[in-house]
Amino acid sequence: MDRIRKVFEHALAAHLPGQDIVIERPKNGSLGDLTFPCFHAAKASGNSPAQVATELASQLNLALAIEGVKLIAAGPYLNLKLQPEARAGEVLGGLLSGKPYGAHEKNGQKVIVEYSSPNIAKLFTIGHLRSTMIGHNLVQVHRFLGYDVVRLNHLGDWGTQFGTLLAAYKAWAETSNPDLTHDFDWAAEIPEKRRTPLFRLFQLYVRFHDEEKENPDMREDARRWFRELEQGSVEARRLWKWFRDISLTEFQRIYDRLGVSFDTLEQGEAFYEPMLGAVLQRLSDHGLLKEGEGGAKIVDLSDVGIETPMVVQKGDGASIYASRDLAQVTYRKEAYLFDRCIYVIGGEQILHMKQIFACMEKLDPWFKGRLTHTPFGLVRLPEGKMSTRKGNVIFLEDVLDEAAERVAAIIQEKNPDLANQSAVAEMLGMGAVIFFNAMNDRIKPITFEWDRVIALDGDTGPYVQYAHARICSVLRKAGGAWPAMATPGLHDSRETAMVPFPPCDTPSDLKGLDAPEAQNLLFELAGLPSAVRVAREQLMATSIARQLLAIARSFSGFYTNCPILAADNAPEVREARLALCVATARALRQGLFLIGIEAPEEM
RNA sequence: GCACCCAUAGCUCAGGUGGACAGAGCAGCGGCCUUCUAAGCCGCAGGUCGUUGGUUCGAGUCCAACUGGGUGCACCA
Repeated sequence: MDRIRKVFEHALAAHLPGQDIVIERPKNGSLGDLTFPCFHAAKASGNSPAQVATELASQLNLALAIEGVKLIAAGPYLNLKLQPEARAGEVLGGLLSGKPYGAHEKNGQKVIVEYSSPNIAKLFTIGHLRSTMIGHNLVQVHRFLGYDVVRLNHLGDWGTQFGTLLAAYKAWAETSNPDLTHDFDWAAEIPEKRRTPLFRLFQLYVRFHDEEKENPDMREDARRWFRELEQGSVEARRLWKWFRDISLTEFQRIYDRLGVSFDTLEQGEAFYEPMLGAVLQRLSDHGLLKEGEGGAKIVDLSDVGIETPMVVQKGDGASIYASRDLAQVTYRKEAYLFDRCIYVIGGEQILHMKQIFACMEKLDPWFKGRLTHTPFGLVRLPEGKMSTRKGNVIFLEDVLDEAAERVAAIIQEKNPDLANQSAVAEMLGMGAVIFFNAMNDRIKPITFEWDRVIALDGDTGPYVQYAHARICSVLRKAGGAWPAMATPGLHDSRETAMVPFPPCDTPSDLKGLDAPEAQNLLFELAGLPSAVRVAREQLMATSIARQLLAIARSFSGFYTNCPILAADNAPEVREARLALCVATARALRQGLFLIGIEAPEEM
């Protein structure tokens, strides 16, 4: 369809010199495949939009000269409409060729995506799902569209919070539970699967904050430990590394379930610690470093409209996250020479990111336009904000477990003979959770409710996965080479974002796809590439998720109204419909893959 | 107090650069398993797009004010 779009665009440009040609996709496939709204052209010519549309239709129909394509003036719109068989040929050709549908050639641009970035010694909550999956979606979409992508996880493995952990460990665990392998008194009611060293570390952290309220002096203890850490105390460093290892082991388990990975985990906050001196020196050299209240070092950004000064060093001389972020941006330019660096970080840090970006642009104009903060809305509970410290949180792993368990129960009920039940349950459970995240505008806050996040029918991941499984079932029954046509070969798809399918001939006779349900499905399939482009522009996968729903929904219509394997089907009808099934399965699998979801062949 | 974000059907949400009658799902009601998986399909019902102005040939979409909710505002990240 991109080919036709280009021809259409050139023809319009030739007739409307000097005008911006904006070709859109009609909301409804029955109107046409592409449309040119004539409002602007009408303004330029002084005629009414409807008149312009009519004139263009008569003039361009000859010029286009593509078989099966008609231009129809519909009021102020000039609609390009393919005849059913031409539409089928066009869409199937694109999906069956074996080239990734809608993918772009390498464009030589390098994009860094920073995402997930959990804090060490805390458990993943449902909130972490947002950054992790939005980032992963951006990684996949950018790769698909030809960018080189660097995947970074800015681990929160430094800072005062580490002082807190060290102080708490020293106070309550070092003598009684030095290796964090057995329960504390106050943890007796914790479920078995939770009794990990990381959870015990987390409990120490929570306890510290509880007791700190009674004893404000403890705060000083934590600060002192962080200073020790920064000054290279062997003891503090040893514990730091151990806490970090404990955390990464558990994070990895979650990343594996979500299908997310990174190019390195070595560039967390601590990584930049040795560079902090140079950063402060540079700020000072540029005359940006000022003395703030209580001996703190600050950068004043009021001249660029940011009234809150940025603290880059604390009054006690210890570092702070702002300086680590400045070091991080500086380092990334040197190490990667990126075209764009995207930060998937919650909306509550908008001010902080603005400060960092503004400061870096002052230091080096090279950064102008290259730094992007991609904020997202908080996950809240119906009763209010989640707080790790207060303990009213939803742990991500509980959500993932619950999702898989609910699916398993449904499999027991609906398809008890299914093979690989636990694997399929996992695939669908993750599909539900991940799709829910992708489906909604990232900027809007989410109120967490179990039944919505892990819903399994309606507009959900499993609905899309179900459409895919049904297609595979039909292809299996068709036999021959059909099932293989919808099955990707061996591939390390995580590194490419492309799902490789074998090339497949488009049947020569496509009359079997004349039915409106088949045509509607073709129209939705044609919409996938632009949905991927929109996803990149908007920096979220919402458009892809919605398009997959539209494809799955129209497939269901096709499936119920157009028998594929019926005995009385003419061979060419059967052939054409099977080809459409293959094309749909490929589009669904590729699209789901961009969102980070796997497509089951049976469920 | 100041700044930023959000407000669309009973509920949860879609509505790329303003444009064809505002679309889904859930919940509700009514149909459909002797044909390829009913995690599905079809139908009904449900909306003065928070309010009031403004820009425009045209506003859910842009601007202003207001209302309600969220977030942030120097030594946490």
